Amino acid sequence: MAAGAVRRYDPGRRERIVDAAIRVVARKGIAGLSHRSVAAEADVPLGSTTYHFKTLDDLLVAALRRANEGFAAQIARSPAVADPEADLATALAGLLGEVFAADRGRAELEYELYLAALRRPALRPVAAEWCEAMAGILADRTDPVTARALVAVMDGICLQVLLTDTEYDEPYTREILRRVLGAAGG
Amino acid sequence: MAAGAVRRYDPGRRERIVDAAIRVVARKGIAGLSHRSVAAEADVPLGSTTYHFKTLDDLLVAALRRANEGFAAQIARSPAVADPEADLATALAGLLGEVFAADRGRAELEYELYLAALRRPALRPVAAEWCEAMAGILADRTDPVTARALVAVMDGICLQVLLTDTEYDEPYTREILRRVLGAAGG
DNA sequence: AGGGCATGTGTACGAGCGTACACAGCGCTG
DNA sequence: CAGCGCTGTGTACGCTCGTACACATGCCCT
Repeated sequence: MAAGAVRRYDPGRRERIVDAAIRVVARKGIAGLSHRSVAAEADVPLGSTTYHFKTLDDLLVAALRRANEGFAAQIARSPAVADPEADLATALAGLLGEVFAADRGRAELEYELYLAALRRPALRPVAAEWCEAMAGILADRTDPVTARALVAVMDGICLQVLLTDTEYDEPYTREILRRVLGAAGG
Repeated sequence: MAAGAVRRYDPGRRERIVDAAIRVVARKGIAGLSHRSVAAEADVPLGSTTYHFKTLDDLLVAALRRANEGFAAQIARSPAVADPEADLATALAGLLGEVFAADRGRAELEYELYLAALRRPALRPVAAEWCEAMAGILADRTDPVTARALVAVMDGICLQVLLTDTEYDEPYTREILRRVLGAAGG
């Protein structure tokens, strides 16, 4: 073999494989994810993906974690959620509006990874971490029970938008979030 | 071939294939669904499944419809939901409690089919029908906006139970449903 | 009564998959 | 500075998959 083409000591290799996995899932869905498709997308040999991730579940765990980080960063960038003066229902409904307006495909991707936990026990701890992290942020503005409920409501609304191919309705979302918050005195 | 083993003019064939598909999804998930696995489960030849359902999406559409009918029957069997005297939040929270207590696997199955609409456009109309049907039933007790919100909340709560492997919390669910209903004057 | 056509059957093909494994490069440790 | 071991590579095997297709069967319409 031509030794020149050999790329050795690639420190970011593992991360690049995760990035490639996310792109593959975004384009073809989890059903289209395989060691081979990821290898092609990341431009690494097949053996490299199987070396770093023994099973596809391992790869999905890494991908879900990475996707969660991306969304968490978007929340952190939203001052309205953290600002105690701002109306929480408005802030959250607006945040979801941004998500859908900016890149519906990304929302689809992140929910696909998240929902995959339904059938893949390996992903459930990661999904649970995400819920708790989200609820933790919101609990600062209300209380733990209400925070958990807000997460559930946002999940449910997003899901219906994505599953039934309808438009995201921000005023409606704001109204429902307000109801859940309202009785809590938030 | 021995003509005796040939089974011809099997009127329930199509329905039996759908039943078999549901059992396969329940046992192995959608990822384990194939023309071959369904054929084996239904005890029909491979060609029979490809004849009745050209694509797996066709089969999934039929399976989702059937699963929806099953759940709809369970709702119809619940007098508390229809009874205008009963408290709706209590009735719905109790209904979900029954579902999880009776057969968590069935809930998993039905959500897996439902959520598959995220990546399979062919399923989206069926998922949308289901949402509308559910919202339609609940709208009789409240109003269309609240009904849609109740469906979203129940979806979100069920999802978190299934995705994070936690116990279903009926009093919590009742409380949240009450908040969503409360502000609507339901 | 007979032919058309929907239904049912069996087999074969090519593609893609996870997995395994033997070998190559190279830093790190002793 | 020698060799162990982690990282990376290439190839091959056996399996399952969707699809296609040629042929069998018997109801239904004329």
